[in-house]
Amino acid sequence: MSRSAITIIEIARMLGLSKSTVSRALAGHRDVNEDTRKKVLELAQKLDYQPNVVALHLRQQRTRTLGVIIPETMNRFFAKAIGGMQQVASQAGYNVIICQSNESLATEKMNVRTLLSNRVDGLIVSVSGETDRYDHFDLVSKKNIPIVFFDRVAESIPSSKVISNNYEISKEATLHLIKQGCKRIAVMAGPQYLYNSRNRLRGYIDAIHESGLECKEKYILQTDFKLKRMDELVRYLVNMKEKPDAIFAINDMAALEMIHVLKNMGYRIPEDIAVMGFNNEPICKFVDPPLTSIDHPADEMGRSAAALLINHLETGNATVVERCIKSQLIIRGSTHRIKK
Amino acid sequence: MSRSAITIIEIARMLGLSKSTVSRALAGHRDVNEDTRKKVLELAQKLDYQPNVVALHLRQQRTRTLGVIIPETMNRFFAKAIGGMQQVASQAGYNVIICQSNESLATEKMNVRTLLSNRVDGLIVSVSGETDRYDHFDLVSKKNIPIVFFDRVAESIPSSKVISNNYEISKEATLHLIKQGCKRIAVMAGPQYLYNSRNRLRGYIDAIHESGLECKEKYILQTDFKLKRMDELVRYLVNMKEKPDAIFAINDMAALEMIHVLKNMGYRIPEDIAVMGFNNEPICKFVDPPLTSIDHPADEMGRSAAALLINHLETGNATVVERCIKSQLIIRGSTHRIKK
DNA sequence: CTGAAAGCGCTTACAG
DNA sequence: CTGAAAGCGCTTACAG
Repeated sequence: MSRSAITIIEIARMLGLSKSTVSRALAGHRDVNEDTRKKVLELAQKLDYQPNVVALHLRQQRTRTLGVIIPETMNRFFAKAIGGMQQVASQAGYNVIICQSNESLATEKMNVRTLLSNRVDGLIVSVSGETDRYDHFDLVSKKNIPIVFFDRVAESIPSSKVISNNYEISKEATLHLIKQGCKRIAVMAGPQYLYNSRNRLRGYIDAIHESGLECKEKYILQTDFKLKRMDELVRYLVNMKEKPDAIFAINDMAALEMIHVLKNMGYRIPEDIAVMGFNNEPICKFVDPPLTSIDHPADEMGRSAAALLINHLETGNATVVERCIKSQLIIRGSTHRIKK
Repeated sequence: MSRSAITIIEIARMLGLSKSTVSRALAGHRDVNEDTRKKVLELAQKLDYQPNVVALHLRQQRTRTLGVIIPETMNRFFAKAIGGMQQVASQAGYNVIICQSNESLATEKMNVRTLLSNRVDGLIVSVSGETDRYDHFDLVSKKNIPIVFFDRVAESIPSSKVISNNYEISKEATLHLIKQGCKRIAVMAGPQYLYNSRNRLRGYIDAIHESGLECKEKYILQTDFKLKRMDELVRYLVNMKEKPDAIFAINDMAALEMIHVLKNMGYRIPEDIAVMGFNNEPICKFVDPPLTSIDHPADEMGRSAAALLINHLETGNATVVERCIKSQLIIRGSTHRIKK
């Protein structure tokens, strides 16, 4: 904040008015003399007056700022969601502060503190891969600051949520693999305290059962979102006695890395092993074979979350809403085993 | 900002002290009685007092907030750079507000206004793909708000910059292609009013000339960062009378899409056409053939930009610094034509 | 239609 | 060691 910034007081002084009048003229109140208004607006324009919103925020007890906590901006899903949020927010005259938890619970806790200290009007949150309890959000609710969770939601907290149909889509994807003749489907399952990891796994299991196949523990791989040593994982899989004939990966990058490793080992995709991705990143179309994946309307989830939060803020209506945005299975060569 | 938030005044009232004393105790001034200090800190802890930083900012005439303007968070380079900035900023006790220009000059101008209105202490900027003049930054300099440009810098503005060695690395990459026996190298050149596009093209041209090859206009493709219709571009290239034997793409996604289209047309990579990417995204390693690319330490550039800006803010030293962070050519199969 | 005053939550010279 | 007062820049009841 530079000393030299023009304030309402200077404009008042230069025009021989009170700051009240200047304030009113600038705010477009109608009970201001037409001439005075014009003079004020002209001078403000000429001096390139920009209101000090910090003062405004203190005065109004609100900051028109949304605090966002996500695991990582490097993750395309979240990057896209942020885009959607910012679009809705800026249209409604809100700012957005983004914090990254880097998949760490400790950092997420700090983020909450930082954002509260900055007096954001509300919070949009997708929890970290480590977050297995939610007491750090109690504080927020206690202060009557609305939260909207999206994607990785905190089920037990009574606040609005934007989710995708993880269970259904995961089931659909698994059924698709089964229909392609796969019988031994390995799945990379995320941390089971995470709402969507849990639902994804449920969808997988139900699909297996409904198809009369046997669900085997050994095909369920406990993983998280920070993957390394993918080659070891692949080696573990192909060294099994009953080697999988399909892999449902946790995300596209994992899928592509697996394909790479498998190809180098001499396996054919999808003939020997079919591979399913998750997130439908643009690259899926351009690899060989093209990667079957699941498309999420991340931007729409972001827009939806922001719109919900802003609605809570503007109307004061605290009714909890749960909105589900449908994902879509995009079938490509990496799982296409039956030629018609 | 909720009404119910605890203030310094309430603590003072509950303890029978003045708010001045509470403020001093909280701030850790030494001229406060040990007992009073303890009582204050304990109560603050118990009530979960969080200072209202909005008030603080107004009082201190600074917000400890850095404003960042980048083209897109969806772009991995910028996503990574942001990560670096936030890391340095939060360590130094600064917040970060991120705005996206979406490669639009008009939006970039709006971003500047928004951030100034929010009274950020300084700005970190990478200009949009449309930005061919810089008068919207004059205002900022006039208000004595420091700017640090990074990657896509505004050359004519006398402020600190963090750049990478675009010229050298682009020359090195082109020479590498020539050493592989390529003689007709097409290059996707970004908008020439952009500092780094210009330097990349210069590097390409100088490499061609120094190798005694002829630099032909038709191999220089005017493109921007928002590519579509890649298939048309490829068709244009392969229909040339003197068909290129190498393509230096504007980024990795463009390179991978080209490879995909070329393969479908029956061309072999790199034997018929070598392809060079730019940015070295993780996917480069996992595609077939693995993509040669250029690695930028985006996170280091982000860290460096934030550190420079914070240094300007804390020391008041306005000396302009230009820091160059070296990129690296990563050679992989997509350009490897000479087997040793 | 306009102005003086109060107040948002904080810090910091100035007294004592 | 502690408190009363002023002030950061703004808005808005309250008078006139």
